[in-house]
Amino acid sequence: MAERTVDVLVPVAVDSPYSYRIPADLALAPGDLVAVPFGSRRVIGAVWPSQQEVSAQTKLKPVSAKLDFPRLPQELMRLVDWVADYTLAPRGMVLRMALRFDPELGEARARVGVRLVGEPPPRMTAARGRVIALLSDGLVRPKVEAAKEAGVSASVVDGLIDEGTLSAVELASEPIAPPPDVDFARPELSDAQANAAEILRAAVRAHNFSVNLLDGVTGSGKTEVYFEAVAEAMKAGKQALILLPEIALTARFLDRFAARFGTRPAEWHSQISPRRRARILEGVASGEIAVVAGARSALFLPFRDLGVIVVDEEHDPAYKQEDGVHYHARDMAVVRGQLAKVPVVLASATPSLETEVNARRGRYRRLELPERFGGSQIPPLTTIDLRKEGPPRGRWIAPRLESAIGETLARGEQALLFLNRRGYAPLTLCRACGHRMRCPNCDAWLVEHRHRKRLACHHCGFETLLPPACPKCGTADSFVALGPGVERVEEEVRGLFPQARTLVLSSDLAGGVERLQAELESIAKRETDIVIGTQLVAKGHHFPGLALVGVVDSDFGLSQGDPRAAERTFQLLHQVVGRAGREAAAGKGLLQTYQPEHPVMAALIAGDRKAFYDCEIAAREEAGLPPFGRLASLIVSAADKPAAEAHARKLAATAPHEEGVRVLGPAEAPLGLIRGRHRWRLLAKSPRNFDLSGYLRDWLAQAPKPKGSVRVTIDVDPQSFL
DNA sequence: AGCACGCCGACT
DNA sequence: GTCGGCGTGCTC
Repeated sequence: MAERTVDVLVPVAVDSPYSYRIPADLALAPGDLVAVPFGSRRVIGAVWPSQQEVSAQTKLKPVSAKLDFPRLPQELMRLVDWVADYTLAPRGMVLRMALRFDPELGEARARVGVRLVGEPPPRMTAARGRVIALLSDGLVRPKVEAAKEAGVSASVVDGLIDEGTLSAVELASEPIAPPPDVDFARPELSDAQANAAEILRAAVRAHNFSVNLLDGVTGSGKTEVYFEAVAEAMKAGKQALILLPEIALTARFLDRFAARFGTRPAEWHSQISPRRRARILEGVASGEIAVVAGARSALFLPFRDLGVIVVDEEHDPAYKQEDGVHYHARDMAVVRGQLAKVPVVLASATPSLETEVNARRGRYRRLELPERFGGSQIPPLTTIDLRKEGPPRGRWIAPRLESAIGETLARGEQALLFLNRRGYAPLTLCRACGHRMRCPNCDAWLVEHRHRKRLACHHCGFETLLPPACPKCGTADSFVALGPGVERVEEEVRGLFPQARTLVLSSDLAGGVERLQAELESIAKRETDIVIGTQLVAKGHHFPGLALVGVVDSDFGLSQGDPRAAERTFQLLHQVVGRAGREAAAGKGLLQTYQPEHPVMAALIAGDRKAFYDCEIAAREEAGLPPFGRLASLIVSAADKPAAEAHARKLAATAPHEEGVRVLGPAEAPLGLIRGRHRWRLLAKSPRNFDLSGYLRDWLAQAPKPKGSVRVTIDVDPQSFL
């Protein structure tokens, strides 16, 4: 009699399941989680539906144990297969996104904390010294936090525990999400909201796949509407998933949810502690947790009985994962909706072009929320033509924007200046010889951060002190800062309005998420007069006293050869100016631009969203760009440039010929060097209804294998063209 | 992704 | 002479 075997997919970078022998006393079915020996270690894997009848292997290792964990739903396993096939990522790496937890730390084990108890070890190192210094106050800290704060890996801390210098103690566990109450605070909905909510409720009850675009400006009450879909799912005993683009900004969302349902939903993103992750995963799989709000990775949670998926701000670029598995969470949410046979709700004031086209074709149902809830309006916008009425040299605020700020302050209202550039100045050069300060690891200028007195690379994290003399010609004190960053605009604002209270908000704000929350609070409480911020300020904040939004350079991002530049700029600026006048009586927006006639500016000024989409859709169709054609990018990177280029050329030469498919390149990537790796790019372009993933798979299968440091990264449906 | 095996610099 | 740095290669 043949051995009983199962195929197990392990969460490592392999593409196919491996076969294992089933011990006599074990019963296994697809979806069961098992521990299996894998090389020299033991890993958690999932029993996968069998691909082949008989394994060719003769000596199979046995499954070690079956885990006490609810079986993965078939729908999730099909999603993993689907995403792996589509993105060309190793299947195991996709599974990894669903199983990123440590089941060994089950119910029984608590989090581990460390405390200083003994003498320093005989073998001292700098890393050990930092840990000891940190813990010298005698307080208990969670192990991971101690390691992070001291800037060392956890193994250094483990080493000190082994030496007896530190002792490990158990920490109390955090509480898990209590069930939301669908009747906690029933909202009062406008007619338009009520109509949309009823359509969504019916879609949830139908238990069928559909995609619904909830289309309405900021403040039109989209959240209240999709909450009704979530409530309907819960009433039917089903679960809901709400995807949010940015984890740093979820706090306000969780509170809104709590105001409607009496409690916060379970929160899921990469910064949730391992212990809590394990518990949420278990709660989601058992059905105990009804609602999860989370970042894109929440899409791979093993919901027992999903009833609806919501993708809030569906146009947000943060939904695209750009490292590891390159997937777009919005698109994969639609796939999961299809596999799970549940409705998907996409919410946005400025839908992605893909979604807009699908809505126009009738593939997605559009639910429009026309008015601003509470009657307030998108503020009136005007442009400031920088060619005609720009600021004096070396300054960034035009006279007309300056006087508008003055008037706003005189009325006791707040102003927001938006500039999507962190730091003080994007370029530093030597006055004497013209030398530009560049990153040693990347094709990028070093950005001056005057607050931190550093030059920093925004691509690899390289930082250095501003040198006292030019490294090229040796002239002392010869540097000039070129171009504006938020810090520099703040300096200008302080000069113009010395009495005003200013605040800079950008993602590199010292103090992290908590500090950010505190600063946002202080703005809402009117403790700040003028906010200068990067795109961080565009997202999901409510500033009641904000009456003026000034965009310092509206053209930012329009000049590069990025096919999505116009769409991005439109969405971002729309979102930014939407911050003004939500409650203040007379909000307004001023856009400083060199291209006031550009379709993006024209549509914003005219308040004519449709005109922008018409124009952009026509341009994409003409060029055969998404969603009217398909793209995939292949990035070939290597430690040395000739190796990257040579392999890229070999790839191009072996591209299969296929009707309608064009392979462009290779060309050096726009950012030819990142983190010390040289990058060459190929672009595959195909018609809309073409299996581009299959084409790429065939291509790579017969192309020469990369050798040495050469890596090939595939990105199907790339969003970024750098 | 891990982790092992494997080949070249600063310490007992 | 060893400990240990991280470069390739395999994992049923």
